[in-house]
Amino acid sequence: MDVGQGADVIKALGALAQETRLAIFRALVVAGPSGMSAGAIAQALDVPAPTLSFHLAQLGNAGMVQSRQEGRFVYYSADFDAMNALVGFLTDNCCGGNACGPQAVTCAPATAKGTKR
Amino acid sequence: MDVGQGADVIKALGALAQETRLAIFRALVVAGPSGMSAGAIAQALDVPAPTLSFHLAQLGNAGMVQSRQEGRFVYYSADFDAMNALVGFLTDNCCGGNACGPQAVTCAPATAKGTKR
DNA sequence: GCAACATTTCCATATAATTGGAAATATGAA
DNA sequence: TTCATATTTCCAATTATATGGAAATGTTGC
Repeated sequence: MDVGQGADVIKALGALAQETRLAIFRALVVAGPSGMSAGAIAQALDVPAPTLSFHLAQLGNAGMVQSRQEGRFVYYSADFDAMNALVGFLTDNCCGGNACGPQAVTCAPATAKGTKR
Repeated sequence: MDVGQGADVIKALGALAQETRLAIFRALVVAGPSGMSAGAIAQALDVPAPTLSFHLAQLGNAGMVQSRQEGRFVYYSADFDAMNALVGFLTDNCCGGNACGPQAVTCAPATAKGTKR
């Protein structure tokens, strides 16, 4: 069965549909584009390293987070474009394809955080 | 661990994070408030009755669909308020609590659909 | 090289989700 | 009541997900 973009949406939804992963993603959203190192996430959420690694891999596979290596650390950051796409899909679907109000929903890092991008 | 509203969000995300269930929900959104009978959904999506019943129960438990009995038929309909709440949560979280554009996202049934039953 | 730390992979285990046939239940019609 | 249809529940098999200790891999500084 061809699910088209639906397949990506299902992966994104599935990635966020888990307590630890949703907490990780929320922390990364708060952290902004600079992200957090794996260790910082583990400490903040009190998650064992292997478990965290597993969930970060899930989020990465779903395209919800990006990672970059910096020295010994691996920094993870929320993929705001992917989140935009997800919210856009849900908005379109919940509205049956019709605009149901100002639909210019745009997701971006929290303002007044570090300004790098 | 107290996850607060997060628990409901996780249930909602999990309900939609499955190919068949997402297809069901999308069909119900298109159908509008009058919804579709279980049999009509089964026929439209070519899903065996027990499998459909299972998925409808999942969606119902997550608060994403409502049901009403009408004669021998059970009509299911999308819960637009729940969808609104979900999109609202995601929008708030993807934006880190800051408005990131016109955030008046409102979900409603598709317009200009016949009120058939 | 070695030591110390950060992160991941390996692995076994436990738990949960998905599937659909068969049987049960419910409702309306004859 | 009896029949036909609609839907759900029961059940078992399969598959997928989640967990975390132990070990492996990578990275920096000495």
